[in-house]
Amino acid sequence: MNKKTDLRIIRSKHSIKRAFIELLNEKGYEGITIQDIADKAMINRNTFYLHYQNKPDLLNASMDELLEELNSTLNLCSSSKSPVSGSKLEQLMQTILERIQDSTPFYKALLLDENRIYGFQSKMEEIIKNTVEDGLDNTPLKISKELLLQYIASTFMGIVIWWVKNDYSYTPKELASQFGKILTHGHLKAAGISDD
Amino acid sequence: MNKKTDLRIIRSKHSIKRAFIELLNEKGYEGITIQDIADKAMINRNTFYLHYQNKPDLLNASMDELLEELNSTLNLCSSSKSPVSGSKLEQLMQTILERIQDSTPFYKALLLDENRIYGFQSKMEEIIKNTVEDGLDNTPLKISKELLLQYIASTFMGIVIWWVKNDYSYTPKELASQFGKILTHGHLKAAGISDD
DNA sequence: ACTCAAATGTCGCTTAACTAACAAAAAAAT
DNA sequence: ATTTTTTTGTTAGTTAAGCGACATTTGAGT
Repeated sequence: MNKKTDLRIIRSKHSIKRAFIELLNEKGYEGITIQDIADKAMINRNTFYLHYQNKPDLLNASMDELLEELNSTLNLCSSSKSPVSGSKLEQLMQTILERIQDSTPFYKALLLDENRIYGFQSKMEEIIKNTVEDGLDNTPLKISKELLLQYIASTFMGIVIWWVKNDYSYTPKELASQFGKILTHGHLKAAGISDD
Repeated sequence: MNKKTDLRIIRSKHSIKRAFIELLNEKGYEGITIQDIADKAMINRNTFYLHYQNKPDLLNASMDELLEELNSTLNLCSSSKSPVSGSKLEQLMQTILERIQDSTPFYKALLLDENRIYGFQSKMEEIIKNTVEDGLDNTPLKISKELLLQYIASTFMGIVIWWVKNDYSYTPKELASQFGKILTHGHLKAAGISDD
């Protein structure tokens, strides 16, 4: 639709986001100043305000964009109308890990340690819950759906964070496979979901 | 002096050069179109013409800039007023190799194979000759100075090109050391220059 | 509590870079 | 050889981004 956005706008926004992510990894959100961003992005400080209201605005915009990418990737991948199962969740996990790997510096900055304050984690959890729920539609459950969703989402986040923190010690495929084994041998049966 | 060049100008020129070098490695000089450069640099084609007259102009400007950097580096390093000697030339070689390594993609594009047509090689030779000649001032020679300079420059270029072509098979220090050995055991004595 | 320095937002004014469209030159295709 | 397509330079008008300067706000240091 907006096929013809001015090149300068695209460039400026790109540079700002790139600079922002780099700075996040270098000095953490709080320590970043608008001038820092401007310097690293090679733009004038004023230009920043042409595109974002302030630092939190940039942070939110960046997070939302990143999560939107994740979300649409997940929607594509889980569009197959098969019911939820262990292998389905394993596939989901793999997709998420791959997506993260493609945007490493950003996830690293937002997921690790003290950075979790900014609500990124819970937004990401929400996405996972929704994705799983969509594939869960009319499956009869033996336990509370909300509880199950929360449980699954927590598991996902725990593994993801551990993985990022440990500098991708496994490939997405390997890790997802291990995750799948835990799932099928663990609580899934208890919930009445077939493990394949 | 020009402390305050407009940020946009700096950015544009940088992007153009970066894009140009990448394209040189991707498809070679002849195959590059101005639009290619504009696309990769994320600028409008018109902007290119605000900074360079045409493709050859950009090529020359880039080469001159690169060689100027090399030249000033060499002037700094060979400023020590010691007479020419094997170890001196070895040091010179090492400096050149290190300089090249810092600007790998550009040298790679300009020095290898068919690209040599553009006169980059001979310009670089010239710089080497001048540098060596400066350190040669009033040393009495037993053979023609011009011949000696041409010989040395050719040796340098031969080694450099071989090194770039073979993807930096040695470290600059190692290669320079081997070069030094060839020098001192070879033609230097014949020219009446002490080998230390 | 007070001071000074640094960072934030916002404002005109100027300029580089944008879009779009053009004719001429070069390459490719028929 | 001749049409078609691509690439080249160039122009005119518009817009994003530059610069400098300003009043506030915020934070550290004393």
